[in-house]
Amino acid sequence: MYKVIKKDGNAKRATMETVHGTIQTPVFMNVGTAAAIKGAVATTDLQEIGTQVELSNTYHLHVRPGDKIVKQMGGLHKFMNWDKPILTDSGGFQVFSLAGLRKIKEEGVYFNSHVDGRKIFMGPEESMQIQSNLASTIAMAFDECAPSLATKEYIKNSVERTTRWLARCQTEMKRLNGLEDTINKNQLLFGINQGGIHEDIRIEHAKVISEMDLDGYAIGGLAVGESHEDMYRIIEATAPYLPENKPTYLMGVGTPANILEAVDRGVDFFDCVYPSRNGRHGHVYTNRGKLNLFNAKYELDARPISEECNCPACRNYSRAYIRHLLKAKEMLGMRLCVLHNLHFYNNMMSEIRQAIEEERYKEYKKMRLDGFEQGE
RNA sequence: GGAUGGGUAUGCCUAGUGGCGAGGGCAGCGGACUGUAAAUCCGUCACAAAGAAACAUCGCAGGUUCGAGUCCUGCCCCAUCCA
Repeated sequence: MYKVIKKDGNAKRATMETVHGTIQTPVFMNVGTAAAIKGAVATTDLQEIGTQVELSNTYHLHVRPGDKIVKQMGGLHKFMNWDKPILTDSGGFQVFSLAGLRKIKEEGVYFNSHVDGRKIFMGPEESMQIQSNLASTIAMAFDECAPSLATKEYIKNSVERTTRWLARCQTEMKRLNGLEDTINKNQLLFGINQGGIHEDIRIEHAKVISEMDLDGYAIGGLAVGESHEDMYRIIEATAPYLPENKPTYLMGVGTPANILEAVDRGVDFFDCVYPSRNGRHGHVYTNRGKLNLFNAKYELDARPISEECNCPACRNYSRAYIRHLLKAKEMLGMRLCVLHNLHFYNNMMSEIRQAIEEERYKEYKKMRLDGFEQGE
């Protein structure tokens, strides 16, 4: 059950009740593709950094350890010891990211496993079955995330197929939720809007899927090669055609600035690998932009990553020490950076929620964006 | 003192047995990363240079050769072993 509590311009402050607890939006979901946030972050760390929703991946967990094993272990929540909401991505992104290892057909996608090359077929039904076995809180529809720079004709055909797949996802999810041995019989299903950078296709698709009474609506296929201007233009054009009484999820986005802009255009849910991947690579976020802790200039820097930050890294360690850990390839260096970055994102979302509640979102956004430009 | 094996660029390690303005790795320095095939990848890493111009460098000095990191001689240094 999704409920908007406040609107400030197009920015929405809402809650979403699930069987695993209430999600306060706008929210940034923390990406743990293979049922773990890369960088040695445990689910027992997530409380401290303010994580609300963990995100895992259908394709990757199907490949390893196998969704049937997860089901036998009691579902993803029990398996990874996390009792709050989990969203599983459907494998649709792997249609994009593993483009060299798959063939798309009407019935679904034939992958060659990136691990051992074995053939894996995943269509809408298979994706739903896997996600039902994983027993996530929210399942994503199986789509094709097409490169945004593909030809308009390709995008059009792809979107039409994604719509047909969505209907199959919905039917299969209803069936699975009704089965006796399904772990989460209240599993929610989000549909995904596609259409590259073509407003007409996006809007048409948004209208069609809005009729389908899904639990939420995602905008997918952005931040896959197009400019920021195109991305913002498409969000702005598409969001108004998605149901007001359902959450909007911008998949895979993005930078702190991207999120601030998208919230202002009505988006509720986000996820992105940036904070974790960048953290592993020593890039850390601050209110004044991003630092690369590998840089020699931090060798003797006794300050924390950010003076204003309350995360486990900033409360206890200097930039110089973390730089040393990173250079020495000590796992702790990555871990501290990832914890910091996720805390930074989660904390920014919390501030965003508060700013909307207080009807000063535009002001907050400007202050934030100006800050990122300042540099150290 | 003798024997054997070695000394390759800017710090370290290493490829190389007549066509070498010398390949690779580490370290260093910098960059990229958007529903994670990513603790990854890319660039740079002697000087000069975009020219049918220039002629640095393989421990040092000679020599053989059209041509030497590579073959020969001497020397220096390192390692191991023997006295």
